[in-house]
Amino acid sequence: MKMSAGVEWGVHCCVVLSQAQEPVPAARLAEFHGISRTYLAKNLQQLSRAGLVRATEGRDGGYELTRAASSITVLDVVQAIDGDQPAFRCTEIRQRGPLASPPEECTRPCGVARVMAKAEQAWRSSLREVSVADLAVTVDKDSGRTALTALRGWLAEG
Amino acid sequence: MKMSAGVEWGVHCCVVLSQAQEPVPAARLAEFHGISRTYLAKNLQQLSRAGLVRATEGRDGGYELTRAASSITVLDVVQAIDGDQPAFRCTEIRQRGPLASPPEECTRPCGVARVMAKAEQAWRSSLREVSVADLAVTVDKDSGRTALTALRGWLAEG
DNA sequence: CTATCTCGGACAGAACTTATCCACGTTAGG
DNA sequence: CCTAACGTGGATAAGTTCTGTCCGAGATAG
Repeated sequence: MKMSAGVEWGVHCCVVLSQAQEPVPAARLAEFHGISRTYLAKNLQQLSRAGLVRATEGRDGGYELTRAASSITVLDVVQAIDGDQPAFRCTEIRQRGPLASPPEECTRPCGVARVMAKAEQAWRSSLREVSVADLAVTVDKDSGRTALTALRGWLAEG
Repeated sequence: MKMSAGVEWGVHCCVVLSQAQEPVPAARLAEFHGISRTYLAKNLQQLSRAGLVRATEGRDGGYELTRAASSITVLDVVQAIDGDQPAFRCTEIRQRGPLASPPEECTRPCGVARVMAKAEQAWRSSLREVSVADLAVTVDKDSGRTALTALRGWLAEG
């Protein structure tokens, strides 16, 4: 089981955007993180389609958050980039084979699927408890309270 | 994010094995579930390598559980087949770009990675709470208490 | 001893992820 | 008006993982 690598980029980009006052171009976000410009553009498009960021076209355009960073959860970003399909997909093998369960018995998901779904629910709940704003604070603390001010300075000097 | 389809097969196979008194050949497990013989064999190999099942070679051979079904958790099966690598892999992008954090500040995982790790921990805890024996009971209840006896009969008549 | 049955690893093909590039519509400023 | 900057979507390709198949090595029963 593996989550798309773009998730990491997306979350970090949201943290950066939470500190910006103007739209930030994709090329600038890529430069800041030292990652591929062209591929990051794809991930940002996914964030845009999910409604987490707003894209301003044309000159002086770029990306900005559509709402307060405190109301954007890590789960929102993960689902925007990695998709919201569950990791476990029940193929209903209980309805196959010589002792197949009749369809009328299969009104609710099979026991295996229920266990998996519950686990993924716990995973999502955990991710939903942390917002982009929370992450910004955490990152700042880890850096000795220098990261965010340095970031804001770098954004302004652009 | 997507988990291997073999996980579903592996869990169902463990439930079947929990009701068997003798080794069950891979071909028979595949027949019971109506799935590919050859590919299921590969998944069973992974269960074998993980020590969840024991393979008996030669005539009248097959697979059997190495320990009580109540002490084999769903998490065991998932990790055996899907691997135990975390879904989220931090590439330390905080150490890249113009405002890279110096390595001496990165003694512990970055804030993003910590959030992801905690969520996966919750997911694993949830899967660890359910054993193969629990699943067998659940499946039996869903079928109106007929599935396990039918299964044992099918295994015996082989 | 031998025929048969089993697992195990080696081997292709499909599908997805990652990554890149270009043409197009849009916007601000000269 | 015209140029430069910017996001969007499509087409493309390499790399990796997942899915699926095959045959040989080894063990067991008779």
